[in-house]
Amino acid sequence: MAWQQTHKEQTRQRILSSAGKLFTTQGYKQVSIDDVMKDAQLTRGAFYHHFNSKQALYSEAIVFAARQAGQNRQQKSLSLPDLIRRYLSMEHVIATEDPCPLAFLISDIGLQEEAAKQSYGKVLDGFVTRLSLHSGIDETKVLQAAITMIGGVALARSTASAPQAQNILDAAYCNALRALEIMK
Amino acid sequence: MAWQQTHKEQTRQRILSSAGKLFTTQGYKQVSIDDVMKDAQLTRGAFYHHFNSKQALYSEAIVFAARQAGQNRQQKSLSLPDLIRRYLSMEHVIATEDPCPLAFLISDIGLQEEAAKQSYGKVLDGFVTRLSLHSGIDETKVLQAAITMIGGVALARSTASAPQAQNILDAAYCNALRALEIMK
Amino acid sequence: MAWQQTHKEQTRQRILSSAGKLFTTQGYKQVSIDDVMKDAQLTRGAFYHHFNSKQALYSEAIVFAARQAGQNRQQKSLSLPDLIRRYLSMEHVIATEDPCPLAFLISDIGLQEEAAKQSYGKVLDGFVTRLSLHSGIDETKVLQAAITMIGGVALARSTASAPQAQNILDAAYCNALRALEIMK
Amino acid sequence: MAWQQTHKEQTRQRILSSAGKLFTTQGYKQVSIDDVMKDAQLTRGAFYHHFNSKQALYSEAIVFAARQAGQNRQQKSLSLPDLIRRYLSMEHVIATEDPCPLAFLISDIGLQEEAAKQSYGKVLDGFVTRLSLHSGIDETKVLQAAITMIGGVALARSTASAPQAQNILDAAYCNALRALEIMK
DNA sequence: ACGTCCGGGACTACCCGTTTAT
DNA sequence: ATAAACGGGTAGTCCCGGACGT
Repeated sequence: MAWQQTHKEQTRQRILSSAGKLFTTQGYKQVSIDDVMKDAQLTRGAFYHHFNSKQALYSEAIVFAARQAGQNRQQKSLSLPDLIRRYLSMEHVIATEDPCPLAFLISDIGLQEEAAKQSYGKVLDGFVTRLSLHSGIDETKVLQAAITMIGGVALARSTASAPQAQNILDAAYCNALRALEIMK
Repeated sequence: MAWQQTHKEQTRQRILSSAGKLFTTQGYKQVSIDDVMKDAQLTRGAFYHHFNSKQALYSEAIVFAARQAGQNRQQKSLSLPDLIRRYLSMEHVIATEDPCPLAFLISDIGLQEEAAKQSYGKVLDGFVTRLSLHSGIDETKVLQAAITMIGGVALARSTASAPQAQNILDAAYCNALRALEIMK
Repeated sequence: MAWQQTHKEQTRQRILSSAGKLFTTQGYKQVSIDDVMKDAQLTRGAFYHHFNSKQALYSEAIVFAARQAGQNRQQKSLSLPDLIRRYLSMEHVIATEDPCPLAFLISDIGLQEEAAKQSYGKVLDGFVTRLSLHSGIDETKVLQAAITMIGGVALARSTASAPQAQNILDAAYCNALRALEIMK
Repeated sequence: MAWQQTHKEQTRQRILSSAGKLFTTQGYKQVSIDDVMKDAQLTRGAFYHHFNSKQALYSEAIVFAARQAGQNRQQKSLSLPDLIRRYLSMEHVIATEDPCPLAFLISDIGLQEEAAKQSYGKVLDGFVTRLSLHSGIDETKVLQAAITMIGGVALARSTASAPQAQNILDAAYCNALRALEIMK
């Protein structure tokens, strides 16, 4: 029945949304299926009707979270420098709403199965392509900027000192603009 | 003291060495104390004579692994571009011997206690300072290069496709040199 | 509901029954959750679906075991002196079936959390009240007898010599009757 | 050498004193050898030069603690009712200095090896004999009082409510005096 | 001997991904 | 689709043996 299929799909989306949020901010191991299902207001038993395993959920959740975060950024229709500035901000570093999984999960992925790595690779591709289309700058340069942006946020998240984190963000911002050959 | 003072210290170093290797390549959660002690050819019982907790071991192991990796790189007395090239190589990305914890643990740290973050911050400082001293380039530029290098290796580790990984490494190499204003 | 509503409750009762038996005869620390679950013919994994912690189980198990033991004694509808005689018997001292937790756990409780102490207090109240109702004697006197009975059994359990144990039980019996002002 | 033997004996006494205090208030399982040795200001390794096992220490510590507590009570040369009143007081129930192991360990003993039970039995004998000598009352009656006293303190320790505890102590006091045929 | 310290192995409460029975 | 059960895993604790120097 159509209604039922819609309902099941909605449930799936709710699980993915919860999983995306939790995995991105806490990493694969730190999040249990229980956590995800509780956040999605479902019981644990229902999980395996939608996904085959926790790893499968993780793979899909990365893509979902990236799309979510991407759409959110696009809606604001910022200029490229502003978009980069916002990406490389302390607000993003400590974000719990729609943070970028590329930065937050950068070394969580390497520990998971192949499928997760493939998802991550695709998300990265999409990230670069979208930036390129948005700015008209060729992908080679954009990739360089992307590495700096992602690395910058990830590094800023890893240090205990707020000034050091801000330093990193500033340096990354500067370097990203240079890579794109945009002068401030 | 009944035992040689050096004996306990040697044992401690052996544990740290094993821990550094395992944590760096597999992350905090994936490595059990059993794994570490087995690698150090000891049993669990001895662990708590040397460290108060797994977290304490982790904090120290990061510093240990970074020093190890740093010394290793220094011994080869490479030119700066060669050092960066080597850092941004597939060999490093898939390394099990003395990989750089800054890149390999970049988003593992954010999930741990404050002490680990502080260790990581200090290691990052040391990394930048050493590169600056070695090259005579000021720390601001070096930090930009460091972000690119660390981000590049971390990203390359996270993708399933070897060509994509190589692309990332090349882009990062190019960008790092530009940040340091070294022309190829 | 997919499962019979009674099924979970029955399982819970089975766990409580096993726990009551084991805790009463061996004390809190000596009994592991594994022991309890094995006795209940379940595996460890199921435990935390029924109880939040070992301490929570202990608190409930005390009450369960006391009720069990109480019902058992009541079914025999003995005269008060006979009931006391039976309570203060070597059979009870070495019993593994439905021994009185008040006597067997008397100094195990003080080492546990508040909830366990409260359970114990309630069980003691119930013990006194029931004896009072059964005999028509006021609670003040009954409490005196109860202290002697519980102390007598507990003391008898703590001595290595059977004659000494019997002496204690006899003395306690005598004293309990005097407290209740029943002449033999 | 004589000096050394004295020294060793003193060390032994210090261990026994610490063990007596800790075991009596916390029970066998809750106290580790480390705890005892730390309290005695020694390291764990020294322990096995003085005792063969934790159980052996426990057996001796009970006797030591009982002697300690007994001497303490005797020094005050109280009348018999006062002595009983003091034994059955809240101060004793919550005491950390020289509490009576007979009451505090009453159901800890049953879980230990035979040697501990024998020690406990002897301590109980000594307790009764001393009370009998002190008061001139025959041992049969004194044993009845002793059961009430020990049971009373033990029960009072096991309840969460202070009023209930005081009730128990009062009832036990009353009953003990009646057993000894002392009218207030 | 006597005390210090290191090492070993077993244990336990609690957690978690997954399967099975209903 | 629900929830009960399963079984493997993990950090931290503890008792004890033994190597080592004073």
